[in-house]
Amino acid sequence: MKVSGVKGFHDILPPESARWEALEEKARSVLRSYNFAEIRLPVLERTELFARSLGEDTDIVAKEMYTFQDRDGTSLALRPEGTASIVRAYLEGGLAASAGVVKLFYLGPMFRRERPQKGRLRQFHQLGVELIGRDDPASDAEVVTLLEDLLRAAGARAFRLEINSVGDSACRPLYREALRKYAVGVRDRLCTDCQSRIERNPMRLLDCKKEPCRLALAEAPSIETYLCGDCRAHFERVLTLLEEARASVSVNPRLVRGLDYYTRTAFEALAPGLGAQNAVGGGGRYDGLVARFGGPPKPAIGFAVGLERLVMIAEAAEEQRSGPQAAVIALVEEAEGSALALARRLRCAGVVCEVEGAGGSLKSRMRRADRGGATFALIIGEDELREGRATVRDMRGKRDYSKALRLEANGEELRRRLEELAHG
RNA sequence: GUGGGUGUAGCUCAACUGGCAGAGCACCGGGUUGUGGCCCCGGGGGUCAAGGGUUCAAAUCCCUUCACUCACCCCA
Repeated sequence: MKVSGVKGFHDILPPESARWEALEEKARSVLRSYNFAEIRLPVLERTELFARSLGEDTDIVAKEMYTFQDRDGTSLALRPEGTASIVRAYLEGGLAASAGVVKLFYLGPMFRRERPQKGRLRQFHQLGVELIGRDDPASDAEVVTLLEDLLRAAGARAFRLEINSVGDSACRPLYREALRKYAVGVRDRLCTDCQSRIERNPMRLLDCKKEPCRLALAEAPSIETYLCGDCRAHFERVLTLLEEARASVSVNPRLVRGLDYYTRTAFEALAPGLGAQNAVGGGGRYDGLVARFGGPPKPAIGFAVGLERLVMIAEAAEEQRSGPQAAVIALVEEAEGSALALARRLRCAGVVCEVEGAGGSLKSRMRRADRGGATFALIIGEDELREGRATVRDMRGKRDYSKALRLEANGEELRRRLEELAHG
C-alpha cells in the first residue's frame, strides 16, 4: 500500500532545493554583515509558552497549533512561530544577565494547522531575527533596513515596506476603545467577520479586505492621534532615521499585527505575486515580552520572513558552474574500478563528477552526461585500461583527446589537465 | 472550519452529443553520425484518484469519499 504525505507538509525536491540553499546562503551573509548570530531552537515547546506569549485568543493558539500530551502528561506543541522560543532560550540560557544587546537569528520549520493555499502550508519555514536589550529608535531602524537588505539580497525585487506604530500599554488601550466605539456605530455596514472582531480584536478591523468594511471604517479614528508622547517621539525618530539611512519605507497608519505581544513599531513587507498571502515578512517591537516570562524588563524588536513566499518572489539567480565537470564512463566491466578511482581523485580535487558503469548503451550514457552538465566525458574501455589512460571527450566542442589523461595521475594534476583542455 | 476549481502514462495535457485509452516530452533498445546532441525505426510503461449507481456499453452521466488547488478566515 502506498503511503502518502501529510496534508500541508511538503517535500522540497531538487531542483527547487538548490534555490532554497542559494537563498539561505545569501541571507546568512547579510545577517553576518549585521553581526547577528544564529540560534538553533527546538521544534517542540511546552504549549503554555505560546499561549502566554501570542495570546490565548489568537487563532494560532486557539485553533491552529499541533498540540499533544507527552507521556508524563505535559502538554507540548509544535512551534507555530519562533519569537516565544527565543525569549525562553534567552532567559534559560542566561543571556539576559549580560548588560549588552543580543542579536540572534533562526531558520527553520514552523507549524500551523490551517487550510493550505498559495503561500500557506501547515509546515512552513521562517527566518527570524531578534534584537534584544535595546529600545532606542536606532535599533528599530537598523532592524528594518536589515529586512530590506535581506529581501533584496535574496533576489526579491517588487516588494513594499510599510511601517506603523501600534502604541504601548499606556496608549493602545485608549485607541482600542475609541476604535471599538466607532465600529459599534457603523456595525450594520460591516461584514459578519468584522462584526465579531469588534469585541474580540478591534485592531484587526483595520485590515479587512472587503470594500464595504473599508468604506465604513474610512473615517475611523487613526492611531496617530492616540499615541502617547513617548510613543510618538519614538516613532518620529525611527522615521527620521530610516529616511537618513535611505530605507524605502512608507507609513501605513492602518497597519496592525496579528500577535498580542507587539508594541510601538510594527512593520511588514508586502509583495505582489503571492496571491492572497501577500506578506513576505513582518515584525515589530515587543518590549514587554521578556518581563512577561519573569525576566528583567528587556525591550526587543524582531521580524520573521516566510521562506516559501520569499522563494516564490525571488528571482532565481542563474547557477554559476565553477570549473569543469566530468562524467567518467566505463565501457566494460573491468574498467569500472578504475572509473570509480579516477572519479574519486577528481572529486577530492574539487571537480564535480558523475560515474557511469558498464551497463546500458554508450549512447544513453553520453546523453545523460550531457544533460547532467558535464563538460567532459572521460571514457575508459579495454584499450584505455591497457594503456593506462582515459579518452577525454569534450561535450561541447565535439573533440577527442585520446591521450589526455593518465589514469595514475593524482587529483590536482587531473584537474589542471581538464582546465587546460577547457580553455585551449 | 466555509465556499469554488481540478484529478487520465514519470511530466504537460488530449479523447466531440457515452462506443476499442492517445499525443508530446522523458525513459529503454536499435539505425545513422568519427563514440553522445539532430534525424529515423522500435519498445516498456495506465486500477482513467477511490468506491458505488445508471446503461447493451462509462475516462465521459449521477451519488459518496479522498487528494490537490484557489479564495474566505488567519498570518510570514
